[in-house]
Amino acid sequence: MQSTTLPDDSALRRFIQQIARSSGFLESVQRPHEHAGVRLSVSETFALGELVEAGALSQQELAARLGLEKSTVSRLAAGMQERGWISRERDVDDRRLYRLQLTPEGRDVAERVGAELREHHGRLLVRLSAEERAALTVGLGALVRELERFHEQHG
Amino acid sequence: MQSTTLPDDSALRRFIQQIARSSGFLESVQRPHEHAGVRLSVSETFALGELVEAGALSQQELAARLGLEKSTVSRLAAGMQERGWISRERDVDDRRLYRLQLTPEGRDVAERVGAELREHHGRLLVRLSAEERAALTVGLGALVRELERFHEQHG
DNA sequence: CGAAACAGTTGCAGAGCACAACTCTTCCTG
DNA sequence: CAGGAAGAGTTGTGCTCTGCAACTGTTTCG
Repeated sequence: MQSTTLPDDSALRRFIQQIARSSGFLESVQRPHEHAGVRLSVSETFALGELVEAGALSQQELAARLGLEKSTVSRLAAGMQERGWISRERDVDDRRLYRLQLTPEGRDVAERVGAELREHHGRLLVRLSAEERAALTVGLGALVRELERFHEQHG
Repeated sequence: MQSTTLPDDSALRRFIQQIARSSGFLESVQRPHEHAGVRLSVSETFALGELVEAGALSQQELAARLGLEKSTVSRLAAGMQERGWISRERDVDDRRLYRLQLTPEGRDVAERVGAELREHHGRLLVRLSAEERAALTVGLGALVRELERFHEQHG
């Protein structure tokens, strides 16, 4: 029973629960959601973020980043191409894989959706005291660092 | 453009993305997940938590807490009763509504699932420094406080 | 040159959800 | 106090997102 030596996670648990509850996470995963005047699914939202960050990705790489199966990503990418958000060109050096890239329109959508999320989060953060915000930055930063390390090792 | 006056949310955004990605959130929302030897959906996990916290709830109240439609919760509750996790008795004073309550077995499942989550979170938290953990507690605590206030007002 | 490995596609089936129309109970109003 | 509105819950239906398995086409390696 090593659990007795582990730190208290009540704040983290409550936060995850609140996040999932608020902004209708359980609902919005299933139903496409409206963001910045654009209808998109949660996976599409994350995919836009990954492509902004990475520039160009294969479908396998995108699948790994999203934690989804390659067939799911295949359909996801097809849909995003259909809407004109990404270009899908075969890699010149290895024609098995695609190079997924945001089109100018996709970049625009990603930017607007990102702005709306920033706005949404900002409205929440602004209600915290300066000390609380500073603590949040430190604490969440550390948590993200460890999550990324964990993800690196196990995925 | 009030967004320029809003605080930076990059840590929060990255965290939400990591949380959703890691532990296969996008996947696990659709596919039932194994926790503590029990197969349950994300909604069932949250429902157990709500019932532990609240004691007894009507389906409408549970629906509000989970952010789900009443018909969805109707089926959700039916399934949990089927598995012997909750009792569903009509309220004596108002026979329109149910009183959903955990059975001893449901309480046991909730406890085991909760313990596994604590364990899981603890393994992550233990990698942070004491200062980072303290900061996380302060920051997340404040965020949960505001999320609950927000939820109170708008839902 | 043939087999194994890899990226992506498609057929399929299942889970989870919302919406709308329904029943039953309670409350309110004239 | 009767009738209709309001509220809780149920059921039928359809959609979206997803994984799995079997497939094609490309590359790599023995």
